[in-house]
Amino acid sequence: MDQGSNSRSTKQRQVILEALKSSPSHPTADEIYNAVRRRLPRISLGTVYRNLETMAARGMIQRLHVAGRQLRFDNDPKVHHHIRCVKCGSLADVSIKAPASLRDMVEDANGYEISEVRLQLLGVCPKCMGRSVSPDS
Amino acid sequence: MDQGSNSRSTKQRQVILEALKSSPSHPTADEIYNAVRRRLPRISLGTVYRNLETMAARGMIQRLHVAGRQLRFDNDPKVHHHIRCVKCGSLADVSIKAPASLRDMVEDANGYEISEVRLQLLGVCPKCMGRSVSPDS
DNA sequence: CTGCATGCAAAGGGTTTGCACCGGC
DNA sequence: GCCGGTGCAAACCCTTTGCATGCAG
Repeated sequence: MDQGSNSRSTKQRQVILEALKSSPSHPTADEIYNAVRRRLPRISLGTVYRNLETMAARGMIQRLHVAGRQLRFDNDPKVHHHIRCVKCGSLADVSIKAPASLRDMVEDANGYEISEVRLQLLGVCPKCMGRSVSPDS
Repeated sequence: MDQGSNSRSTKQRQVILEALKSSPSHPTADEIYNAVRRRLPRISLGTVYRNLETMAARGMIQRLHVAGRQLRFDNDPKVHHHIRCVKCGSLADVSIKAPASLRDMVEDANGYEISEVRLQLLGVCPKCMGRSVSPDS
């Protein structure tokens, strides 16, 4: 979250960050690219990836490796949890936090020095209550 | 977990399954491919992928989408948790189970119908205690 | 024999990268 | 003017797929 140091503030970077911040969900690079293109028609997908990578490295945003092939980006750099709808694939934030006891249990049982506990939930979102599909895990 | 029905038992499938079962970790398709090639030098990577996919669809094994580009495969088809070493990237099983209360908390807070709670832990494994690296999340 | 499985190679999809030009500072 | 950023296109990596042949049942 230091923004400046030795980086420049380009129009592209600003628009990319705005697109990410105004996205309701956790968009893929491609979705961001398409949103940004509405304002900067000549931007390249490579630039989108490079800026997202740069901002993630600076701790301004984070890259999420959830199920599926594509990376997703989150404008909130803090560790928090997500739930994915098995029907529509949408990803949402989960506000609760994992009990601290989990960390201790795992440290004791596995001998690891735990740095992060992430919950990855799967379920059916309110919108999709109805059918019975199951994409991938 | 039904093995038979309308599938054939080929040498390739047997060896692939054995390679997965005897793997200490949760190997990638490529690692399985290389292990299997020691016994079946003419096997193709496509065959490895097809068989892993088939076995996953039958619930004999599972495909894991953990951080990183590559799929990983788990000889245990039951849902369980994993911890990844941020230094060496290895993936290990975690034996504890998530408190049932988590599910309820999330169902109440988000309106989803939760089907699965997966813990995704990050830390430093016993072997790697020492340096300070951090691959990706 | 039948038709699923295999080997090979090409296609696919997402992401990264090399390079010449551009434009913040 | 310097040096990081950009656009473009090609390269990359992993995974999937089309097709002719092989082999289990």
